[in-house]
Amino acid sequence: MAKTSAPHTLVIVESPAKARTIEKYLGKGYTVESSIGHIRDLPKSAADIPEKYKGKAWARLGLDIENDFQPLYVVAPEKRAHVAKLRKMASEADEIILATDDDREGESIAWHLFQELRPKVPVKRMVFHEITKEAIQAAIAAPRQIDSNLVEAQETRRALDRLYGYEVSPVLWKKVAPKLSAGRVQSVATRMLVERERERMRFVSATWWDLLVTGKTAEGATFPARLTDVAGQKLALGRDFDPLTGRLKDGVVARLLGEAEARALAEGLSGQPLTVTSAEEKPFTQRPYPPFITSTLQQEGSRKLGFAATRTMRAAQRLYEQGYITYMRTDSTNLSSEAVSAARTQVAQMYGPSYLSPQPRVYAKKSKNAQEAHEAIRPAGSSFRTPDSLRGELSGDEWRLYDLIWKRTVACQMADARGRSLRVRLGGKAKTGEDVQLSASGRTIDFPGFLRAYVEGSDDPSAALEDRETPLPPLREGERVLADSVKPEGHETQPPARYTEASLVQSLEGAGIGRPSTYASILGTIQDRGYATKKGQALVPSWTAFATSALLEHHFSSLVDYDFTAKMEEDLDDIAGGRAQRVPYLRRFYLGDHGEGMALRPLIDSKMGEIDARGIATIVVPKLEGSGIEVRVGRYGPYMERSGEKANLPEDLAPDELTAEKAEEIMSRPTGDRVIGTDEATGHPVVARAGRYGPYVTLGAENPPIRSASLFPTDDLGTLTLGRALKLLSLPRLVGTSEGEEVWAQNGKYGPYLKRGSDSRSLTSHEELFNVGIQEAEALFLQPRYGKGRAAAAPPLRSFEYPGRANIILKSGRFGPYLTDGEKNATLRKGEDEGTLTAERALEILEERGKEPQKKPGKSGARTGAARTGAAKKSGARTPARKGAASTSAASAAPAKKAPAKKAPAKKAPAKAAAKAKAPAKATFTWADLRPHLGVLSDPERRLVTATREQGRKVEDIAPELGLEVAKAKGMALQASKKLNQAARGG
DNA sequence: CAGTGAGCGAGCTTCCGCTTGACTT
Repeated sequence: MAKTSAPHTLVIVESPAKARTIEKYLGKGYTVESSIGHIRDLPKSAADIPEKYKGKAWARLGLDIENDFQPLYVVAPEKRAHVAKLRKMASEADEIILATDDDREGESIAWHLFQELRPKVPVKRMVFHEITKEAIQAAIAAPRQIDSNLVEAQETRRALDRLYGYEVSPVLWKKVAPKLSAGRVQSVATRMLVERERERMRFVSATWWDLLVTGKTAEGATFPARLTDVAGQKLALGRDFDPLTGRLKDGVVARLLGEAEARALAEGLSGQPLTVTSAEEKPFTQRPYPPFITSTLQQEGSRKLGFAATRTMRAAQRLYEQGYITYMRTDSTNLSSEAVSAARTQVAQMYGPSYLSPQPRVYAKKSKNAQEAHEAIRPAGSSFRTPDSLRGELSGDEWRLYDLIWKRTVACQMADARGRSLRVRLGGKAKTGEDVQLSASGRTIDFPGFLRAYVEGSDDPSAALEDRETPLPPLREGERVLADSVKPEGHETQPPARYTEASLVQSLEGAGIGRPSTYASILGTIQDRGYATKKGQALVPSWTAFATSALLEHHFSSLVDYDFTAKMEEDLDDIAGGRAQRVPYLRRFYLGDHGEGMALRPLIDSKMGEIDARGIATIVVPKLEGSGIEVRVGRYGPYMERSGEKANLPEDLAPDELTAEKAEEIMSRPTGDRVIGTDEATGHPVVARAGRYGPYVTLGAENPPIRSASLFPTDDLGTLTLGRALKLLSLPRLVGTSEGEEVWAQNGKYGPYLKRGSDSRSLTSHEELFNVGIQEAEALFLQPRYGKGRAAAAPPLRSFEYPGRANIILKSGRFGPYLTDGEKNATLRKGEDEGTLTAERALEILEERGKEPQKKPGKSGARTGAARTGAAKKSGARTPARKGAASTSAASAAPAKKAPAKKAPAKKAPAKAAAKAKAPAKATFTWADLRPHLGVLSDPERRLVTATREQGRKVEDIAPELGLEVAKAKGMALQASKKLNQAARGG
């Protein structure tokens, strides 16, 4: 620690760009470094959990529930190098100042830094809200200590989010679909989208008509006016209709104009004189909008520039890093005095002193739960660069965003806009005799004030239209004008608009949900999880979002309350203020306390059994009520079902577009099936179809078909002939009988194979299904099961050699590439590329997380992989010998085979072990074993089986006796055989 | 969700909030 140089102080802030700026202000004796956000967090997944805690039940959560929810903090691997650097810098400093943001998260970062760096020199905490020389020097002069209550509040927030997310998500995996997620923020955001879509789905539109009249004064000036009353009755407008019925709302007394009436009235009013019955002029003023915060920047970026939230933030980040704007993740509309004076100077220069607001404007806190650690988003510095002066310096997106920020900032110190609004009523009489009233309104801007610099964009075009200046000619009461032209106009009521990125962020912010740093990523999360897709600007919730939201609303309603976060924030404020404690709060939330609190864990435990997955997957669509059609989310996406008939829902069909007619159309849509002919023997159609498992043909057009068969790889769905289809449908084929068992040739999901009892052998080609004879089949059954096939199928991808150590080889498995040295195996993870893997890295991976393969039940003791491999080979080699011996003597074959098979499960006395023990369960049973289980079969099944097994008859011969088609009887025989084997296995 | 037999190394998915590069294509 002994240093020859002058004493110096290490200041740590959160952002590198901020560090650079501050260093300039602090000068000699100070080094400023950044933490780059949080440096530690709860472990994200198993890979982050230290070995020491791996076995703990609570490690997955990172919170030791039984020990006061003690958090387990880890430095993420990608942060380790940086933390090491900070630690080194800390050891070389004489003093450390933790200058992270002045909010809950910032306080926590300071505390984590303190914990992780373990400094041996004095440590101070300082805060500032604007990056100006004065503010920073003032902050340096007034240091404080870390506020442990505030840190506790952050830890509570963190723990609650973890418990919510990591406990509720698995409920969704089980009840809806894997990889889904739930969370305090995203689940409410999703719910908002779903509820809006539900309104749209229930919406019934209505049509109404009115008249647009062009009035003409004596001087020849024209102006637009709209019909408001007919024969003393108010005209019905869009807002008078009930969105659920499309009819006028209860209690509304209004005249509803139909098209014919509107046209007749237009005709009758055309050219008629009108009298101004009233003309009212009112002055108005409009104040400028507050300067940008993250949410409003994203909203205006979207409305005015058409940027998605991420695009706005990317451009803002670059502007910030290059020193053009202040920090872009903020919830404060506050401007430093430096900024206010810079803006005012610029207004005076560019627009003249009359455009300046008389007093500097101060904007109040805008949103719920704002933490106000930073300034508003504004051009940086004590004199703003004008957008024009930066044209050559900034890229397109950056310049346009800077321009927007500059205008908004400057505008906020400008004078109010002033103007007059004029509202005129007119009366008249149609030629047909009805009295009518009309109204016209106008808006005149007398002094634009801030509007010279900035007009806020709008999500609603009709509102924007209203905002536009619409001057009216000066009209006085009693004045006569002419209905110069009269145009009937039809209108349709519109369902509530879908959320856009911007409006969703606005709503979330309004409810105090989410933070400036997360708005953009929330949008990403709900899209990544498949809860929403973008259709133009609109966010359209998916059917999965409906299912997820329904589950949460019905079973965890308080978790998706719009007020949940607001309530949490109140509680966190209490903790930050020392009025409440973290542990009791978390206990109530997670475990419950004598019937009080959320009690999440017990709730989940009781709900797991209660929640009906099928019910949750069935989505209520009001417009399909009574149609018998149900919408359901299945493993392969959303589909409709009506009495067994199914149809996929097209991917691009938004939920609100699914009307009864549309549903019927999709249900009756040809599924791409092609009828290729009729089976003469049965009279049923033969249909070629494309299925989930690939192309196949069916006998019968209905669902499910009578029979079906996959096409061979050499077949083509488009050119398949009837003869070929029927040939495929003739499978499975009975090859003959061997060892008292039928041998069937069958096409399965692993390809063509032969089956004898519960034994099977793969065939090398599909055509063999039709050709293979009983001798060849028997020869195949003499071969070991997978002997040559497997040895050839698994060549190592790569091999790494090490002196004094077994080789490690890279193999391809069904879970992807993995490493093995015969002892341990380790699957490659994301980012570990099989091509670029080095020998060192391979060794590292295997030693770090290699696992011994799980012991198979029924195998004794812990054997090494190498030993087991050897044993397997040996037993593989032995099998044909044994079978060969058996085949020479049919009588002795059965017991020889049966003995090991039956003994194994018998040894495993506990029911659990037996149920898990797959290997012995696959044993071959003799007819004597199976016979006692005939009771599990239906009558025809039993007759089929006994006739084939005991009388050696063929299925083809028995089928007519049972009144069955041969193919169906074959299927039934197979099915029966399966049932019997299962019964014998299960005991 | 629609027909289907076996055997091979399991292990992970997920939250919210702070913050940037380091990667590859």
